[in-house]
Amino acid sequence: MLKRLSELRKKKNWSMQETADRLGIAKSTYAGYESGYRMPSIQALADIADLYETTVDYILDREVEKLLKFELNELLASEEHVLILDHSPLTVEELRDFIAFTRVKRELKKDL
Amino acid sequence: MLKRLSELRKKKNWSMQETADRLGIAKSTYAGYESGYRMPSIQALADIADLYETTVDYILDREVEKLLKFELNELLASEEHVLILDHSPLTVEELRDFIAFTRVKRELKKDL
DNA sequence: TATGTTGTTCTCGTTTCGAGAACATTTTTC
DNA sequence: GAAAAATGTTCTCGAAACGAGAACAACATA
Repeated sequence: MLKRLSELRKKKNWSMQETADRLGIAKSTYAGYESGYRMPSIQALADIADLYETTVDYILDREVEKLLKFELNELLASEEHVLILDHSPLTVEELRDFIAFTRVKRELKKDL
Repeated sequence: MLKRLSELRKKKNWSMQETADRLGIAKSTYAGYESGYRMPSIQALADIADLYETTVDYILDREVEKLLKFELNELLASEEHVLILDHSPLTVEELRDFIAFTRVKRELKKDL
């Protein structure tokens, strides 16, 4: 049951018809999603997330916070630029330096 | 086509059979997802995300920059321990030091 | 060699999706 | 205030797709 849809649509001030038109589906189809009468296909679900400028996980009302924990080592390995500082992505080098930097600091703290 | 599934499963070192068992579905069903022969139901998709400890958006290979990119400044403000190093969450202090550290380094690099 | 595991693809029965139609309400227009 | 249009809801029906099982080749294991 996709209870987020109604609030997302109202935030845009759209009728079901208008939403359906933008998605290229019948209004009864879209109404079915909001009422819980039907579930969209995965493609339709992705289209809806795009239209509402949100994530699929949000529409599905899934908890993602606990999933958003990043082990810096893994981050380094993945080579994806997930961390940003002052609007500029962190380079692998910067991240590597930071890891070394912090490890040393932690070691030093141990001896206090 | 859910190309992320294969890599997620291999990261766990599971066979398709094992994954299917954990999901409570037939292995042919799961194999269908990986091969692109079938798409899972939305419920099955959510179950898979839970099993792999990831997000639905990641499995769908959707751009979720807003979600998966972190500006370190904002991270500092939120005071949530999102970053982890060597199984130990990064303290606010460590993060603050790193930001200063990296800014200085970037400044120095500018003058080369 | 024989046995078990792994991954792939087909068929079949069932589920369920998506559209259209019909309807009651509400809103707009004249 | 009446007519017309828009809105949201729910039903039916045909088509599409799902999920399981079976059968298979490729590979590993005992």
